[in-house]
Amino acid sequence: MPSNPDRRRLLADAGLRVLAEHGARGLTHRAVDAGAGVPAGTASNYFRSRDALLGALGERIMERFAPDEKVIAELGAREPGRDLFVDYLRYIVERTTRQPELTRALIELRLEAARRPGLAEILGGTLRRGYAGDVAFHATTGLAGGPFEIALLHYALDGLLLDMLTTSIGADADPDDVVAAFVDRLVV
Amino acid sequence: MPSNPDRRRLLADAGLRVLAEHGARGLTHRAVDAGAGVPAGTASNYFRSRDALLGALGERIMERFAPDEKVIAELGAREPGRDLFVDYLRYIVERTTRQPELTRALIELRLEAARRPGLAEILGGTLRRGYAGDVAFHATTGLAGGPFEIALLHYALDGLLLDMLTTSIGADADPDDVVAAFVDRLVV
DNA sequence: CAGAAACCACTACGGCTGTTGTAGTTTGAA
DNA sequence: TTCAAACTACAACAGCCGTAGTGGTTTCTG
Repeated sequence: MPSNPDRRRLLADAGLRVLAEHGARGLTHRAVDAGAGVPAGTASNYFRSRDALLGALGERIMERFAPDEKVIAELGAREPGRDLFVDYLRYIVERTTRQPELTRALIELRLEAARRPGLAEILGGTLRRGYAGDVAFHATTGLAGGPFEIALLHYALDGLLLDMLTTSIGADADPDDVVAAFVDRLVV
Repeated sequence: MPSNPDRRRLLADAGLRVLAEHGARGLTHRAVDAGAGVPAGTASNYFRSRDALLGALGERIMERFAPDEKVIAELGAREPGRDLFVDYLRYIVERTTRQPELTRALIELRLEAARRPGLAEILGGTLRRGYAGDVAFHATTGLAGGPFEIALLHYALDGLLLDMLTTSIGADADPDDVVAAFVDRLVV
């Protein structure tokens, strides 16, 4: 089991792409090889089992979702308040919908984790950390609301993303409007 | 391709169970046979291809999600207002979380539909109809809000369900409280 | 520079999958 | 009752899957 980090990352990213594009069913070692443009057998060398492959994707996807430090610094420098919070959430939605395949892969992984304790541990840890981080960030804005309100927002945003990225219920509301409504009504 | 409706339903229900329990990857003709307790090859006789099988699941799942006529009549007889609406939503959440495997299967199908136009048509139709129905029901309650607010609720509830049924973000809020908060803040 | 360790490309295998075909059996109409 | 149509059980095929193993090559270390 080689540990070359560059190749590992390359393979994991290809795996996420495959997972989003062809679903859990299409995620095979050989498909990852093809997607990464490496010789057949390479993914199998790095991730000796399917569990290992999924675990690696679960770890990698959170690195990929990590927000741009520069943007966070920029937002952190602004005046706390409602507008900042809306922009923060819009940044989340924008970042996730700009890479729809990544978000779709995350949903696939969350479903898969419901059946794989090992994956659940990896994914659950980072998801919880993300939620805790949002609670902390929100606290700095001085806005009303606490952990409960952030949870509401999380649920609401995830539902919106699910609708945007999969078969929609067909309400043609502007995502930006939806986000603004969530913030204004759920938190502020 | 036989058309025996009873057997068809039996097989589709088994398929939904398999889909929820083992994911898209585990959904095979033979697994459906085993789950339904019928001889190997039966599912293959009824659904000649994997596409046909998924399409049948997409149609069947909406029948399964159809609300109990009696409950709807009961709710319809009550005084319109906020409490009625909360109870209506709680009924939705209760009905979907009481059969978690069915809801999980729906999420799997929605993901799958993102890649299969045929399935998307089947699933999209019924999802849109469900949304339209909710808009119509809401109109009868005389509460504030319109289609936009119902869309917000739909997104929010789907997100809550996703969290409850897959790897959670770990905010330990009571689902009943969350539902009540969604209604009170998003609509009323 | 020499040797060992890590990495890489490739192969092999048993098992499962989608799909099709084909006999036997039941059902229902004439 | 008769006979065709529908249904059922079963088998077979090629192809892909996870996994493990094996030499050759590169890279690091002393």
